[in-house]
Amino acid sequence: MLHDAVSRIRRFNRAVTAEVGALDTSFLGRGRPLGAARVLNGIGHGRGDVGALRDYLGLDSGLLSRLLRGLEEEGLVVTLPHPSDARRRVAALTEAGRKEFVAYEALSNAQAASLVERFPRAEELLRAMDLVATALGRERIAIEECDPRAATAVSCLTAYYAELGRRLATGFDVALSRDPEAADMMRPRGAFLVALSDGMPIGCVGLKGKGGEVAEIKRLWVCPSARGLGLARRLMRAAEDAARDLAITTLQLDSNSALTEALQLYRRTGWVEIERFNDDPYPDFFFEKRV
Amino acid sequence: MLHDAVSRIRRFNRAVTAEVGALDTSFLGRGRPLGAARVLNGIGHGRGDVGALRDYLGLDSGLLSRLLRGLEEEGLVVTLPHPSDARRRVAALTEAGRKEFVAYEALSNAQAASLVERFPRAEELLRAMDLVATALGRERIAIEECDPRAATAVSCLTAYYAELGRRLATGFDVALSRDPEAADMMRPRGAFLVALSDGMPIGCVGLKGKGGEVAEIKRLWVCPSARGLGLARRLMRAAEDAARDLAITTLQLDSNSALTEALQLYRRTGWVEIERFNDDPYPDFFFEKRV
DNA sequence: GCATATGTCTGACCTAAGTCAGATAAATCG
DNA sequence: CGATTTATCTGACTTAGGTCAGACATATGC
Repeated sequence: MLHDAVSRIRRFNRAVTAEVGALDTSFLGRGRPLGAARVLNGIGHGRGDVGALRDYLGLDSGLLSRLLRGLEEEGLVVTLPHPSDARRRVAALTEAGRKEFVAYEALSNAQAASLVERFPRAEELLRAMDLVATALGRERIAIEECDPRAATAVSCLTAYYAELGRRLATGFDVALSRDPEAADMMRPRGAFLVALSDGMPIGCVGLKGKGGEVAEIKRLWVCPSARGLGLARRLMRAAEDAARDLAITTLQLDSNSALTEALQLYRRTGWVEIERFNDDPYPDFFFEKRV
Repeated sequence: MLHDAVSRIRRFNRAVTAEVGALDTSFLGRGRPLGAARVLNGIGHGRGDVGALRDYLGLDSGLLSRLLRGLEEEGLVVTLPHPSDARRRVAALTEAGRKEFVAYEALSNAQAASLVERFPRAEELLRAMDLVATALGRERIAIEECDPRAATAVSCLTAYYAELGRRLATGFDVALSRDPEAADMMRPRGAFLVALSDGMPIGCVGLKGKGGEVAEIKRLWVCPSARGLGLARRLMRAAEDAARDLAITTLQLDSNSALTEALQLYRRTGWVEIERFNDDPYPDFFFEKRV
């Protein structure tokens, strides 16, 4: 190793602090203190609920209140009582506020784009950034249910199919496989779960119901930068919880011998090998588990 | 790609801001504002000269002066006039100041260690952090002359030998090669240059003088995370500048056909192939350039 | 319906951080 | 030598950011 771990991390901290500081400085260019800009951005990103905004930004209630009043005086924000609980308030951007928000987004995007542009090995850099972000944000990975046709789900599935294509000796064509209907992977028949790290989808799993007490696990995938963190296990546990919730008692899945980590995971978490239960051309391993 | 580049970078920014913020918070635990802690750390890291400290921390002269006075009142720092210029002042840590400095270092090291500890794929993470730090700190890569036996030089050379061992079909044993004497790569005979990114050595090149007008380029190396940035070219240019400065008119070098990027660089920057000029077992390509 | 809990706001504070215009003293140039 | 430049310090000021106690209105449990 060139340098010990600690000094490498400290060098990283310095480099990154300088870069993030540059972004803050460019935000100041719009003539508003950073705090107000952050509030405006929070609202723009859908955190209109004052309480949610406070948690997200980690601000004192008095301080946030004052910042909101400032933005209201600027004509960028309006706050209204929450429709179902008049104690709570919801902030929303006005037309002018939306324009300001877009301007801040543009600054932020420009900074990101310039970073990629001035570094020749962009994809490698982005991959490294993903890995670091995942490592740092490990405690904040959330598993959520979503529609398997939603953008977050589709981005995972696309990566999943691409990886199968690379790893299976036969390649992989989703049209030849038994692609489940979206409705089978949604309540009340089944479920589709994605793992989100700070909003970015980094893994998924589908629970494909058949209407009865037996369901199938499909599409288990974890993005490369998040492997080795026990995320697949967490996703499987969440899928089993969903199955219990749907009164499903038996889970089945098929897999391929090229996917060694997956087979290892199944064997270690109570799955038992069973006879082939479909005529899909790709799988050559079949498992079952009672929940 | 899972997500577009911009949102990947923005996720990275958020993750890293939270981590750096955690370090700042732990620094506050020592009951001193962050500014004062940074000054103390700057002095501890050898930036005692008040002017240098101001540049390093980017502080206003009045503000730094006040922070220094505060640390003096705490008994952590003493400032003395510069020995050769009584206008300038030099700050130094007292015994108590050194203790505080060590405590801050320990906090910083603990944070770094805990990061590595809670992520199972530590070496991969560190490599990713190196790459990101190099990309972000690209404009701040400095080339400096140093003793080839100094720690910075040795860490580069060790990595260089290891890489030769991996890449040459024959392996590489430095004892069998014509290892230059350190004195040949130091003024007044030659020079040894290292590239430093925020203090971390990431590349080197040696200029081995023979006392006359001919000198040899040796040990050109760039660490993997910094490749593709044109650093080798910059190092070579710096070595040529040093050669001119030493009244050297002809440069020679030997290389191996396995080192394709290096050969390409030489051909593109005015080097011409010549006859073998030594009996070193490893090289099979020989170049010359007039400066 | 009343007591209590919850969510937000207001006023009165405080501190860290930074700016700027001189003051001061030492070095340097002609 | 005197004039100018350089390095640092001091005092007066500003701003951003944050804390805290209580006010106020609305919801919730009994």
